[in-house]
Amino acid sequence: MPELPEVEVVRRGLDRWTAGRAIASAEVLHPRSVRRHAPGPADFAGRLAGRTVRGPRRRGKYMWLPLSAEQDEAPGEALLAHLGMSGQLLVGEPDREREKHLRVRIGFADGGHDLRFVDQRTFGHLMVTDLVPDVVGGPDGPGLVPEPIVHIAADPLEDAFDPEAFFRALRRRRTGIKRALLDQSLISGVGNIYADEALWRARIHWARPTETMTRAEAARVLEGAQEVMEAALAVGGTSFDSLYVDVDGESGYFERSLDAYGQRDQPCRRCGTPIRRDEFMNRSSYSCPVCQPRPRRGRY
DNA sequence: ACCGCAACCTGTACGC
DNA sequence: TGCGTACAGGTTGCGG
Repeated sequence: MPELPEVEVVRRGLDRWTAGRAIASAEVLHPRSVRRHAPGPADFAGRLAGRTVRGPRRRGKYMWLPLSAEQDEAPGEALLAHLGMSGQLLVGEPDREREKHLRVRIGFADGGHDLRFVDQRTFGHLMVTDLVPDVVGGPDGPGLVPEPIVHIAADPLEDAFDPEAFFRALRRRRTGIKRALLDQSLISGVGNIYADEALWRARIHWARPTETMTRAEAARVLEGAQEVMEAALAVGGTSFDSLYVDVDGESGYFERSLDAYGQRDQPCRRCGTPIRRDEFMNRSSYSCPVCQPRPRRGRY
């Protein structure tokens, strides 16, 4: 379940079930799921055994579990996770049946609920990596982030997010607004669903050139993204099917509240015009032809 | 340096 | 029933 609200739902579940517990062992059942862990699956498992899991953190669509220090090493390491298109982190009784797409299993020393990474399409991944000072910083100073995600921008729901910096970066770009929203080095956490929803709320077409965006329009898009992601988070995220579930396997309810994404031919909730689906980067883009008029010179 | 596209996977839905 | 095609919530790496 892969955009910011869905990842945050999972992060909260991990906080409840795994924080403070000691890992007994990790088992990698599919090497592709740890392909970004350069030293390989055996090293991945070896680094986890015996470590205690601290409170989980998140930036955009990435989340990580800081690990207790091995010796005096500072600032330490973390288990980093990205769910990709179909990844799930599930918590449950250790002796329950193995899921068909179980990729990594992590057992705890207390013998209680285990943590499983299940991923049908294997676009997601796990890795153990160093924590480094955050380049973004925030009100509490620079925090620590996993080294592989230092290039990921702050997400619009975190304190470190700087709307003015986002606007300046937007104006420097030469692309369409939706491409920019999906670029995780500009703004993180937004994917295909919430990009369409944010643009519908802001009444801006997806092909609008970034260099012509006004400060007020950029603010509308940002507010749209913040509001729609907060609303989705409040009801457990968006789940079209059982692939997108929280750590207990439960689906979210935001699908019912989508105004644009997946609403082809449905009447726009503002003006009644049927929602249009366009091809976009080998994917889809949904918009209202009246509320979100196409710009004269759009940028794909 | 930036932009756009192909590639990486498995599964489901649908038309014929 | 079977086969082919289209599509699915993401990111990286490469060519231009």
